[in-house]
Amino acid sequence: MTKNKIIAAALEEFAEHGYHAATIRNICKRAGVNIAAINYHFSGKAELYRQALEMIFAVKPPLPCGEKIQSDADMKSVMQAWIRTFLNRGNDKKAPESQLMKKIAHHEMLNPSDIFDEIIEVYFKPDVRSLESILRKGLPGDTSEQEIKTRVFSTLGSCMFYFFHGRCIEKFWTEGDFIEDNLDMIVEHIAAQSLMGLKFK
Amino acid sequence: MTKNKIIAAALEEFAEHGYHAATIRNICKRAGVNIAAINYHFSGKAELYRQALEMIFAVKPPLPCGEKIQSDADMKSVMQAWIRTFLNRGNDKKAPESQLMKKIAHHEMLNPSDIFDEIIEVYFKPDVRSLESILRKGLPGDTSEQEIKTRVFSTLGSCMFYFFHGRCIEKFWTEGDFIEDNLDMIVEHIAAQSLMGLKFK
DNA sequence: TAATGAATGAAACAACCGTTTGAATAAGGT
DNA sequence: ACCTTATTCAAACGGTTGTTTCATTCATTA
Repeated sequence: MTKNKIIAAALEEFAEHGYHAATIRNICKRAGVNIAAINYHFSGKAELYRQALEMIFAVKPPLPCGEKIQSDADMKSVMQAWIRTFLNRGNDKKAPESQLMKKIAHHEMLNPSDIFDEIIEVYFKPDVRSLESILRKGLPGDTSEQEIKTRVFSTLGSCMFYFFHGRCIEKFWTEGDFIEDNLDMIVEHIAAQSLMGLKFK
Repeated sequence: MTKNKIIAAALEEFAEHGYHAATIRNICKRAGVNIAAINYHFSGKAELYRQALEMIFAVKPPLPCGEKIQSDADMKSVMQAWIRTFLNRGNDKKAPESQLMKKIAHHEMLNPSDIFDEIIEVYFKPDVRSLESILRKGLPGDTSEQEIKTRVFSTLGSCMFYFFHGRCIEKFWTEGDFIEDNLDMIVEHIAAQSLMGLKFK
C-alpha cells in the first residue's frame, strides 16, 4: 500500500528533522514513490503530518493510577510501574516506532503544531493525572495544591529527562547505553525520591 | 551600530524558530537593515549564528560546587543555591537575554549544530560537575559510579524540566507563572529530594 | 475486448530561501 | 575641494521548497 509506505517514511523523516525541516522529496525518496503521491493520497504536507501523528500517537500502553493502592508497598510498586512504563514509552524494544514517537514529541515540545495541544490533552495529560493520583494517596489531606503540583513536576522532570535527553547523557559521562544498563536502579531511585516522606493513609 | 542591531534581532529570531527555520529576511526586517548587511558584516547566516551564540553564551553566573561544604547544613544550602542559580539562568529578571539563551539552548538540544558540542563542554558540563561534587560530599566513599550518576541525572532532570518545559506546565494545571510564584518551595523540594538519604562525611 | 476510474510519473509552477551584484550614499583623511 | 574607504540599497542570482498539471499506466468491471 502506497499510503502506508508514505506514512512510514514520513514518520522517520519528521522524527529526524521535525515538521518544517522535513521535505516531501526526501519522504518520497525514502518511500520510493513519486512526489505527486503526497498531494494525491493526502491533500498536502500538512495533512500527511496530521495523519502520521494520529497514527504514531494512536496506541499507548496505559499507565497505572493510584486507585487500588492499599498500602505503602502498593504505593511503591505502583509508582515504580508508572515510571517504568513511562520511560518504556520512548524505548520499547518490541515497538520500534516508540523511538519515532519520542523524537516527534520532542520536536513538538519545542515547536508545537496545532495538533499538539490535542495530543497533550488526549495522550499526555491523563498520564500526569495518574501520577498525581498515586502521589495523593500518600499525602495528608491538607497538603497544599502547590506542594502536590511541585511533587508531580519533580517526578515528571526526572522521568522526562531520561525520556527526552537520554541520548544526551552520553556526552557527560558514559559510553554505551546508561539508561538501558541501569534501568532498574534508575526506576527505583526516581520512585524513592518521589515518595520521599510519603505514607499511605 | 548595525552589527549589534543585527545580532540582537538574530537572537530573537533564532530563539523563536531555531537556526534552520529562522530567515535572514525576517532578521533584517526586525533590525531595520538591508538584506545584504548580513553578508557584509558577517560572512553569511552561519557565521551570524556563530557570533550570536558566542554572545548569548558568553557570560554565565557561576554555580556553587561542593568544595567548602563542612556540614549537613552547608550541603543543604549549597544545593539549594545550585538549583536556584541553575533555574535563574533561564529566567533572570535582570537579564532579559536569559530567556533567549534558554530557548536557543532548547533548540540546540534537539537539533545540535557544530558549535553546540563546544557550548556543552564549556558552558554546561562544569555545572554538572559542580552538582556531582556536591552530591559526592554526602555519599559514602564506596558508592558505585552508577548510583552517583543516577543521583546527578535525577536532580538535573527535575531542574531541566522546570528550566526547559516551564512554559509547558501551564497546559496541565495552572494559570499564571507557577514557577515564579512558587520558586522557594520548588527549590527546597528539589534539594530535599536530591539530598535524600545523604549525610555529610 | 473495451471502457472506466484509480494510481503513477516527469515536468513545470510560483514562492521562498541564502547569497551576490553593482550602483548609490556616507564618512573620514589629505 | 578631492580621493579613498566603508557602508547601504534595490535588484537579481541560482537553488530548493510545496504544489500542480497533464499525460500515461494500471486495475477493475462490463
